[in-house]
Formats: sequence, structure tokens, C-alpha cells
Amino acid sequence: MNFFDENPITSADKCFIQLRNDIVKGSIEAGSKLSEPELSNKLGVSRAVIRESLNRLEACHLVESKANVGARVVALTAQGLIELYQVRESLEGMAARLAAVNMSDEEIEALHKLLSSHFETVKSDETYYQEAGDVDFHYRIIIGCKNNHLITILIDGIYHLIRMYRVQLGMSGPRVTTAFDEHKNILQAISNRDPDLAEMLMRRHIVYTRKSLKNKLIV
Amino acid sequence: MNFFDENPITSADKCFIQLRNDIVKGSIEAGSKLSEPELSNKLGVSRAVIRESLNRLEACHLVESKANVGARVVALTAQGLIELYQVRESLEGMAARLAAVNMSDEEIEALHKLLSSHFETVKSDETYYQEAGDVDFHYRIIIGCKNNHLITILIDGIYHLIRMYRVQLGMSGPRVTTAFDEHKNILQAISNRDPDLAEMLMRRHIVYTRKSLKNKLIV
DNA sequence: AACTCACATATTGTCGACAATATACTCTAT
DNA sequence: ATAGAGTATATTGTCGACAATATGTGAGTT
Repeated sequence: MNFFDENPITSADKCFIQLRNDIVKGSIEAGSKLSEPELSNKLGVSRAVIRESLNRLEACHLVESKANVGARVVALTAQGLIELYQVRESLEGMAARLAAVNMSDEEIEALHKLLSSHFETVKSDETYYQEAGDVDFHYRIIIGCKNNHLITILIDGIYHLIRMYRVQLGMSGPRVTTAFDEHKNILQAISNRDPDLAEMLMRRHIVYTRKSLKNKLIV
Repeated sequence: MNFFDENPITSADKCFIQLRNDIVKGSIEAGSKLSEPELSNKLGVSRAVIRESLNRLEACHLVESKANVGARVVALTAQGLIELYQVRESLEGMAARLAAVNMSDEEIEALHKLLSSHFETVKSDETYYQEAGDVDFHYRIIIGCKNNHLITILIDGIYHLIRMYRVQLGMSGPRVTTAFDEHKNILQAISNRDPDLAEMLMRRHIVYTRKSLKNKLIV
């Protein structure tokens, strides 16, 4: 029997992750066409592998494809950003609600420590917080909700699209410290096992973020 | 130039729809293995087409697959049902909220008429309402929210899984008339352009439904 | 009898080729 | 010169075959 049950990573997995990173990062630019033969050459795999990767990318809303025409990277639009954040508000609000009930005391304790360490970093370096810290905080609450459907939809489904908007529109700025306080309050509600308040605060937090993004989107 | 821009349906599309129906209906039973060669023979298409269909079914959470092992139809569990309905509560609540703002007066008027016709049917035949009427009501509100992300996640993503639970666990019974009243109240809130109330009523409606399902699930 | 290891079988992963469809181009007619 | 039709090219959709991995079977050992 194998002790190390390491899950095997297929070519399609690697291609999918590679392409996903390139798209989020912008190396493959938003709205551009994804030619199967071209990618096949570039990545050194067969078209079958590329096609499977593209299907998965479509499932997480990073590409759109039409039959007999092909796949394109999604376009980043103001409307799309708003719609995405409305979905996020809804789902992460529910995640916070469930986390207030389902997170273990250990997880909550660990999250307190994470926020403390963020506080130290915030004072010295603003950028770190926005790029990794915020993501990490939300990530832990999503995991803490213990609802596998919700986790899948958020992490596999829309998380990377959110990252794509953040990376390519360059999120950072004056919201850093206020966002930090909002995180603190959300965690407090979860610590108090108050689902209603946790959901409300998370939704407000996301609405605020959306509004601040909207301002910057004079693209 | 073609006048009728009918979108071409590929073999993979047809297979996907066929398999989806069979899974929802239970012809392919929950939890069973989906063998690629077997399906390939049965449906008379190549494995490539089957594989693409299976990938799409995985994207709507109707099958789960492991690398080098294969795909299985999802199992229907009490826990899964609860998780699914929590997601539904969150997303359809948001849909109702947005519908209160974004639905056109014409759409609202049409929905009033739909409910009236349901009322007639409810009095004579209970089953119709639960199977088609309820679905149709929710469907129209989802479309009415005008948020394409939300629409995609609900319709393409989890709608059919909900149907699968409903069909295979046999939903019907004493909730018919109370559910009808709840629909009426939700629509009233939307008519009044009251997003907060619309969301709250929709969420309650779904929570009630979940609880009544949970009672029947002594499976 | 139960366990382990090796082998045989079946299934999934990947590939290259052909068919069907869409796109780009050229040539003609107005 | 422009619009349209027809052809040429390229891309996507589908297929069958081979390679890699997992599953099932049976012999051999304790």
C-alpha cells in the first residue's frame, strides 16, 4: 500500500494551471483569442490536452468559447466587475455566516494570530497586505464555512477571476487600513459566534471594496 | 448572410444534455461509475466527445472525477442537500434583491400573470405546481436579476443538481399552498421595488423548503 | 486461511490525422 | 471603388490508436 497518496498531476492539470496563471497575471491579455494549435505548440502538448484545459478555464469563467469558433480570454469590464462582486457579496456573506457556526476554536485562534501579524506588516508595507493578506483572510473564512459546495464555487469558481481583476486593475491604496479594521470586526463577530453580524459585516466589507474599485475603474 | 443564426449543436452538446437528463432523472443512478468506453458505445460517439461531456457535467457538480480513475455520478446525501440549499439561499436571495431593482415592469406584470395561472392549477392539481410552477417562478426571478454571472452560476451551475434532488427524492406534499403564498409575497416585494424585503423573503422561502425536505430525507 | 507479490486485463491519458465549419482572400460585376 | 460570391486557408470538432496508470486475478509463502 502506498503511504504517500500523492495525487497524480496530469498534463492537462499542468496546462490548466499554467494558462490560468498567465491569464490572471495578464501575460495572456484579456479579451485575446486562444488558438488551440498555437497553445499546443507553445506548451508542447497535444490539442486534446489544450482543449481540456480550455474547458476547465471556461468552467471558472476565465475564458468564453463558442462552438466552431474558439475560445477567448474574458474581457475585463466595469459591468463584469460589478456583477462579480455582487456574487461575491452573496456567497462570502454566507461563508462568514456559516464560519461563525462551523469554524473550530483553533481555526479562529489561528485567524486572530494571522490578523495580528498583518497588523505589523500593514504599518511598514502597504502592498503586502492587499495582495496576500486580504486574500488569505478571505480564504480562511471560506475554508472555515465547511460547506464544500460553497468552497468549490468560491475557490475553484470565481476566486481566480477576482484575482484577475485585482492584479490587472492594480488594486491598492487608501483602503488598506480601513479594510484591516473591517477584517478585525468580522473576526470578532465570528469569535462571538454571531452569524447574522458576521454575514452583515462581510457583505458590507465587500460592498465597500467594490465601490472603491469602481472609483478607480475609469478605464 | 444567414438569417437564422441558430447556434450549432455539436455532438458533445447533445451528449452532455442527454447524460445530464439521464442523471437528473435517475436513469443513470446516483453514485454509479461512468465508464468512458461504455458510454462511447452506448451513445455511438468517440471517447473524446464523452470526455468533454463528462468535464462539463463535472463543472455543474453532477459528476465527480479523479485522475486516472474516472468519473462517478454524485451521491445524494443529506449533508449535500443542506449544503446545496445554503448556496441556493445565498444566491437566489441576491437574485431576488437584484430583481427588485432590475426587472422591467413588463417582466413583473408577466410574473403576476404566471402566478395567477398557477393559482388556478394549484386548486385542481398539486403536482404540476411543484414540478414546473415552482421551478418556473424561481427561473424567472433569476433571469430578472440581469446579473450574468449569477444567472450562469445558478442556471448552468446548480439548477440541475437541485432538480436531481427534487426528482429523485420525490418532492411534493403539504408545502404546495404555503409555498404559493410565499411566492406571492416575494413578487409583491419585487413589485414594490423593495430589494431588502425581496431578498429576505426569498431566503426564508428557501430555508422553509430545505427544512421540509430535510424532514422527508430519512433515507 | 490470509497475506503479498507479480502478472494480466481494463480504463484513463495523450497523441496525430481526418472531417466539418468558420474566416480570409480574390475575383467579378455594378 | 465597393459589394458580393466563390474559393482557399486555417481553425475547430471528431475519431481511432497507442501509452500510462489502475484494477482484478492467481500463484506462492507463512
